[in-house]
Amino acid sequence: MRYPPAETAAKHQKILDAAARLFRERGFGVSVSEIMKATGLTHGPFYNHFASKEALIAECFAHAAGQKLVEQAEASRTPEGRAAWADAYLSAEHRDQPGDGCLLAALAGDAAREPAVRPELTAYLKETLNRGEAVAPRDEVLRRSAMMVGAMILARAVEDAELSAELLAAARKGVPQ
Amino acid sequence: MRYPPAETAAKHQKILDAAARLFRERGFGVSVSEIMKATGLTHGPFYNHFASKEALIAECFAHAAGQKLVEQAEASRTPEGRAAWADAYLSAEHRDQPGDGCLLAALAGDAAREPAVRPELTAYLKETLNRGEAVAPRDEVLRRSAMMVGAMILARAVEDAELSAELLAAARKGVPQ
DNA sequence: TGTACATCAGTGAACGCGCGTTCACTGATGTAC
DNA sequence: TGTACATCAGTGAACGCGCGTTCACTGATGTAC
Repeated sequence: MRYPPAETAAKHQKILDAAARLFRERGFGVSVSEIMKATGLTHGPFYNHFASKEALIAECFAHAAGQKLVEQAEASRTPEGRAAWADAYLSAEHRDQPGDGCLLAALAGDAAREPAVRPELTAYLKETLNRGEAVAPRDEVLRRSAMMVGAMILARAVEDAELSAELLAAARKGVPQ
Repeated sequence: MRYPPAETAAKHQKILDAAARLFRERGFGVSVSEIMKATGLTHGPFYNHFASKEALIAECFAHAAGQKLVEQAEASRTPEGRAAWADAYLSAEHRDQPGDGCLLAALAGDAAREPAVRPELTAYLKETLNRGEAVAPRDEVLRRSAMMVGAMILARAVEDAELSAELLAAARKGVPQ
């Protein structure tokens, strides 16, 4: 059945959104069927929208990275905005809801083994680092970024709630803003 | 065919070693067949040694963690040893050979989605942090650990060789030892 | 010490399952006249 | 403006494949007498 072009484009976006959420929640192992089910479709028409699962992974990362860069731009205008952004990043909410959280904390571990996503991830990290250089020396920005991403990954991996909170709190103290 | 008990125990260790290397190199998705092939056996007898793949994941992480803790104990005796350990951790060699490298940098990203490994990972991180407290305040140890793990994960994820080296170098400057 | 038998770590075929991907078909939408 | 037809995003069954796991069988080792 043929659909109006606007509807088709909207479905394309819905697939990207669903994939971006599910990949962050459960990694790139999430099946095409599951992603399509989350958009309310069967798995068949996936290949009307994307050449392969690999192509989806790349496009979906770029899609989510674009959204994140807009959020970052808005947050980084004032010192208060930057402090609030660091608070939110190192919060229990962010830890417990990876689905709409940081792409690096959720997927950098998988990225080394998933070639499709590496160029997009690299570009995204570079833009994030460039933005940071407006308020701190580059070396400091590199260390803070690594610390924040590392703290979130460890806080999610660890089973001990106290240690998890301690990791986030310690990292927060390491970001002066 | 029945084998001498010593040989059976040796094969058990070989499976654990092969799994620890392959999991770090390519994640928990590595198949049982592939692990057994790496030990020179067919996949059948895997279940003579382990109840399930999940059980292997848990036992193999604990096995590798034990080895790492011995390495850490030896390295952390002197200031020179600690500096050399930080150099080695944040080296290109470590980045490019995850197979016998840090368990956290290689597997913490997957751990949030792999329940079997979380208790072992938590115990390993706690012991590593405790050791660090001998030479620095706990908050500082938490931050440095997060930074080192995060820097290695990002250095492995990124496609740009220069940025990858820059991440490791910046992190190294953040560890004063 | 020698013999008969139980043990059990191997082999390798087979299982059910879910994966990514393909394809014949459907039918409302957009287009040509 | 009305009709005939091409388009193409859907449906859902089917494909080949590799996965984790099982199992009947093998035969050297360890044990009982």
